[in-house]
Amino acid sequence: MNTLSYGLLSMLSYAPFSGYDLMQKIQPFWPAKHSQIYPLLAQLERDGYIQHELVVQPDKPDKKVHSLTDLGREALSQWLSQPACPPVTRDELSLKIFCMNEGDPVDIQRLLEQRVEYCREKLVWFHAKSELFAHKRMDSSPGIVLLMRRALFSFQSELDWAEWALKELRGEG
Amino acid sequence: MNTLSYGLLSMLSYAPFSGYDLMQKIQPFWPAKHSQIYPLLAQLERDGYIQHELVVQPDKPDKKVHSLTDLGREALSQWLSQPACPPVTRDELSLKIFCMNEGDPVDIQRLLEQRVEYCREKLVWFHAKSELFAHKRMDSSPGIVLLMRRALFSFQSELDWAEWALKELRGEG
DNA sequence: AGCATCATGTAATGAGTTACATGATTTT
DNA sequence: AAAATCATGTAACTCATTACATGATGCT
Repeated sequence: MNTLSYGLLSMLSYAPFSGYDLMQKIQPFWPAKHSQIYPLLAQLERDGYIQHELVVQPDKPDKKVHSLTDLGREALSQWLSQPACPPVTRDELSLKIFCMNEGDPVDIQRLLEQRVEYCREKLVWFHAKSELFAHKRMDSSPGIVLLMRRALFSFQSELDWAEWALKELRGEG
Repeated sequence: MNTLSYGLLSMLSYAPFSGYDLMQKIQPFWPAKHSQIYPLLAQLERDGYIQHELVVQPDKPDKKVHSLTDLGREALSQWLSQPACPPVTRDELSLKIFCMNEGDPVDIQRLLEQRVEYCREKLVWFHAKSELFAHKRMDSSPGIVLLMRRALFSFQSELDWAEWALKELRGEG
């Protein structure tokens, strides 16, 4: 079973969800399209890790609500006890900065400004989410709190770096 | 042409390299195995972006040393002027932390300790590289300096987070 | 003697994205 | 009238990893 499959089980450890819900919830941690998720859910069910119930909705399309079986829960906690694979990041910006001698310096500055903007948007989003959890007493679990904090740390450090890099390029270092 | 192809051109903008060299150099920025790189190099040559020279080595196996053509250089600077795709990160640890209710709390602590160790190793490596560049006047370019600094920022923030998370879990928050 | 490094490739499989396909409801 | 959201699926394609294949040199 691959990591995305375990990721889906992870989401389902909180509550039963539809494939559509799962797709949206898993995005921040493990990007995946619905075309990848639906077949995996079918497979997980064939293998006995999850089961589903058809929920008829009058206003919206019917949906399949998936939930963990005992076997699924077992598989999850077994997976948790294994070491995690090292993280993989692929960022086109790194490659572009690597060969920045080759092009117009203005291009690189624009790329960094775009990254600054990107990080600011992410930070706004995660701050908003954090406050939702803090004030309105949403279904925040210890895990989600840790992950929120980490996202804030990581986008802040990327932002700091990008702003520092822009200063360097403008000769203000 | 895909991002990895441009990545290879980026590396070659510094100097001619063998496929084997390219594989090692591109790892930190865009992980790729040799089985992916060799076919792409052949394709880049077919399309006129690079050319190669066979270098016979008495002690080691012969190698193909690839270099940019004018067309390749053109393609590179055109690519540099386009906005970069948003970065993609996939980290199994995030998924495991997400569902940490499900398993033994000791498992999660162990995972975080392993991540702390991982970040420390990376930091040591990047600090060593930085000093090499600073003191021995290696072939450091402005791009590499920016990327080094960024790696230091990013692993430090991940380290800080992981240590904070461990304190939280041990109830020292 | 066995393993690591250097060096290049192909084949098979797995993972991930884009496109194809459908259809109701709600918002702009 | 057009676009977005909810909802599920399949097909085609690209991207990435693992395995297969070979072979010299140098280190332990």
